[in-house]
Amino acid sequence: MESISPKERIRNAAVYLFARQGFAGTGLRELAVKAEVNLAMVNYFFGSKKGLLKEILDGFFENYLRIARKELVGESSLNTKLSRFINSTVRYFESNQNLLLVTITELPHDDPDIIEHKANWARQMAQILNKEVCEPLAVETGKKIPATCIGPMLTSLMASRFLFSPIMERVRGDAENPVTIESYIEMLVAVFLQGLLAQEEK
Amino acid sequence: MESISPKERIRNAAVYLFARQGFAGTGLRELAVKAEVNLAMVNYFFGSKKGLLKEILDGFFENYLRIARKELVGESSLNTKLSRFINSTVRYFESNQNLLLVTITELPHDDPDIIEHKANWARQMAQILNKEVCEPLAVETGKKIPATCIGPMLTSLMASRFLFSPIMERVRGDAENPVTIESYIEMLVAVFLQGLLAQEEK
DNA sequence: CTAATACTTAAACAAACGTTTGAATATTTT
DNA sequence: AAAATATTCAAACGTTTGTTTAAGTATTAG
Repeated sequence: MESISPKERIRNAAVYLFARQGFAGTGLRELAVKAEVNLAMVNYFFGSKKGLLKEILDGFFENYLRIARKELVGESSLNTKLSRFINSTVRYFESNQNLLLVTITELPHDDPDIIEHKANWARQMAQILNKEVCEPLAVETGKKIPATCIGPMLTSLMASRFLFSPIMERVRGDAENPVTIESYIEMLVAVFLQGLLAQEEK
Repeated sequence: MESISPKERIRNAAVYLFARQGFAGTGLRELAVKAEVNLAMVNYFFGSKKGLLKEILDGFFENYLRIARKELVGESSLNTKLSRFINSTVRYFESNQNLLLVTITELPHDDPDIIEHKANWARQMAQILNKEVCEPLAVETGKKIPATCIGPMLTSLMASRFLFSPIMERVRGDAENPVTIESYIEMLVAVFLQGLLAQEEK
């Protein structure tokens, strides 16, 4: 009997609801019902609603940063590094779509408590990108693109499928099928590394 | 004496506040104070808070679609079309950052009233992209990328600077300056069309 | 000038909000 | 078994929420 702890149930329900209704748009009572816990448990485990959001965001950034360290730091070629990074990240996004949506949609909001929290994570990511991608890129191709620019570009590009998926499902209708996650990754790697207009090599 | 009408003041204040606090996170009383109107005026002019959001989203999509039609439809080469489209769109995003943020952050939320509204706009955009970009692309390069995939990719890529700007300001600190909008556009065009790893041509 | 329409206002509505409390129940430690 | 700690619970706290109402003032049309 492997049951999920109440704290974990709250976290899961919050990610699910925040992704669909937003942080501010989700009430704690609705959340408590979904998580099958008493209303007061949220404040008991997480201190406040905002504390719950912080833990959720931390969970995302922790994993994202771990992937970046694993795939980008090392001796491989820039091409290999980026291909692997995109591959791992997109698969992580795929398995945690709700978590991704919560993070992305809460990104621009300017709650002072939250924004510095996010900036701390972003600083660490920028550091890795700068050393492992931007500097080699400048040497190899002459392109000088700061990490604070390439980071958002990469993340947004990889997240695009999931950010738009609730809408694109309706655009496609029941007839058309979405591209598989594998070919989505191939497309991303191809476009980002070789460009949209490069000839297909097969 | 060129003063702004109350209805317009409400719209402007709403875009400003929704971008910073989200739709659900902004109260109508706070909005009324910012817009310097009576509380009841919001419901008088827009019917409801959700009606206000719909009009705001419509404003964004209308312009975005107009740009797409202007820059993508025609006889020019795919390269020229996309360069111009990216150029115009990024400049539009730059002059309407708050409007962009509201649209992007509200994108994945699944309010039934709103989501079909957004899907209608997305369908029109997909139609243009399919005819003017995807089909020519398949002929020229062999790449078969559906519009429901390339649309989100393009939009996310162009919006990345603005979506992350509240955070990246803090990451950069006071010392480092952000890249100019002109070089940002150059970078986007270069990366998206020729790829990140292509040699710099200068 | 009168009538009709458009706009603006203060006040009130029920409902939902995040949080706190204090007692009750499990669980763990001594 | 007793003491200590951790969890769960129902109830209530004071605010704030979006919306409506009815009376008011400007503005425009006939």
